[in-house]
Amino acid sequence: MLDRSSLRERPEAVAEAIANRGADVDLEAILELDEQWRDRKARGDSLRHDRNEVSSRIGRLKGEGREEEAEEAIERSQSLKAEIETVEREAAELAEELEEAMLELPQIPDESVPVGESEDENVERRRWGFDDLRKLPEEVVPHYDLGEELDIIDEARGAKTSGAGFYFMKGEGARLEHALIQFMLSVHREQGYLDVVPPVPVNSESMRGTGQFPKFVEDAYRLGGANDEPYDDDDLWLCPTAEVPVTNMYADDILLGEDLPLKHQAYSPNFRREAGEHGTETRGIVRVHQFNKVELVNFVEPDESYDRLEGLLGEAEEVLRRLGLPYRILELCTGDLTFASAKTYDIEVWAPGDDLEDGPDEGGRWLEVSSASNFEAFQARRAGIRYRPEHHESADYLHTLNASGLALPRVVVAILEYYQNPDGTVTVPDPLREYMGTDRIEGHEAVGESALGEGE
RNA sequence: GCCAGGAUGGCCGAACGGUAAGGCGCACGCCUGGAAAGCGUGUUCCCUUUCGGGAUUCUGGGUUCAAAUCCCAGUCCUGGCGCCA
Repeated sequence: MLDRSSLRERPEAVAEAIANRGADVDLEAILELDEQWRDRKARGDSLRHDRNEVSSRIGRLKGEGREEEAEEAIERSQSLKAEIETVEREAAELAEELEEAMLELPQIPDESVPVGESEDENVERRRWGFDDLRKLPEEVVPHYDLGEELDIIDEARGAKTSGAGFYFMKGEGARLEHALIQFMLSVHREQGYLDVVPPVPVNSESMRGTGQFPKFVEDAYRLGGANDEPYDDDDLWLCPTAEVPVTNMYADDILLGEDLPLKHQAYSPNFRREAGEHGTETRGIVRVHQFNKVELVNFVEPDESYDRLEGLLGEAEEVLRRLGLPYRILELCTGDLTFASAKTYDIEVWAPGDDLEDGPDEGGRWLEVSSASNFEAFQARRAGIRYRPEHHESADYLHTLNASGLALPRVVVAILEYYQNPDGTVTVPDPLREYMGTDRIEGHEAVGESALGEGE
């Protein structure tokens, strides 16, 4: 949420920022609402002032036994009461409308963010790992085919038990997943992160705090009730990213200056309906409804958030570097920023299995495995997360940042494709071997009748 | 799930229905040769250029001229009982 007073002070700047995002917001209407609200608020305050004076006079008169005068004052107080009720009802309605409108206003991009309309105008900052590529098979088998051959990814049975977009990891696939989780957590632990296991259901209030709600209800899985039915603050939803529970851990809290920067990492499952994405990525585990992820969340002092963003990006990248997976860094343009973000870097790993048009010259495709974002005070204001710089100073909103460190299925895809050998096995990247207990994924025999008669 | 008790500023903690004591911590100032002590001021949000005003005793309703205080509903915490991976 934006700060209302800065909205009043420089509406042109806000309007321009919103236009750069390609967002459609009636700023004029919001300013008008604010104006009206302030008017009612001032009138209500002054009426209340009058009533407070009358009230204390009643107390005094009663004390002195001057009943008649007290009676008169009581009548005056009653008529004030009625007036206050009217004015304040109006004020409350306006305030609510204003609040709703403010919740739909997107974050203002940082001035360093390149202006652009869509993801096509994101700016590539650098690549890593392409100078010294591993020798790949002639034909890299895409992860979904390889996963099926090795019987380590089972999409068919996932669809059967839960629906399209859900899948089983089996055998070395499951072990690879476990190994990656342990490995990532330990990398980030070295970087000063505190491990957190968050609750998976989160309430509507939390979803609003981080900016998922009210605009993106359709992307969430609701527990009980249909998504398009009205919801209450305490209705529950499946966690779409650990950013939600972990950031909201400190909702309505006041942290101390010496607590910051606070760095938490959380491994959790993530659930996304991917509304409007049906028909894309039907095969494989690139876009699914449930996936695991290690999430990095930072709480910092406002002055430090942009330095921290660079640091956070480095911390997330470290995972890919140690795994030896080639990747690139993009700086998102204004039109591609998410709702709450003021500046975002994407980390895209190279998956050589499927040749896509917008992939690198070496072939294959890019897969987004992390977005490192600075939300400035946008989430903090919505969720009420403040800090006290010095013990005697008043509390102020802090800045929040987060990045995936990293999203697991896409890293699995990159490993299965980039570390693939000509014989159809997959070499386990060095740092994962201690967690996997093996240096090679060889797969296993599938079970069940459906495995027969494939005609080979 | 049942029963009982509770929720007041950064923390602790008072307040016959009459308009939120006091203490601690922290900061600044005064005092001091310097420090301690002492004294003073400040330490939630909103409106207001200023002056000032309003709100705020967990949340939401209600009673009343007036609610921290009384009533109703809810949330969370504590204790006891029950259940339980």
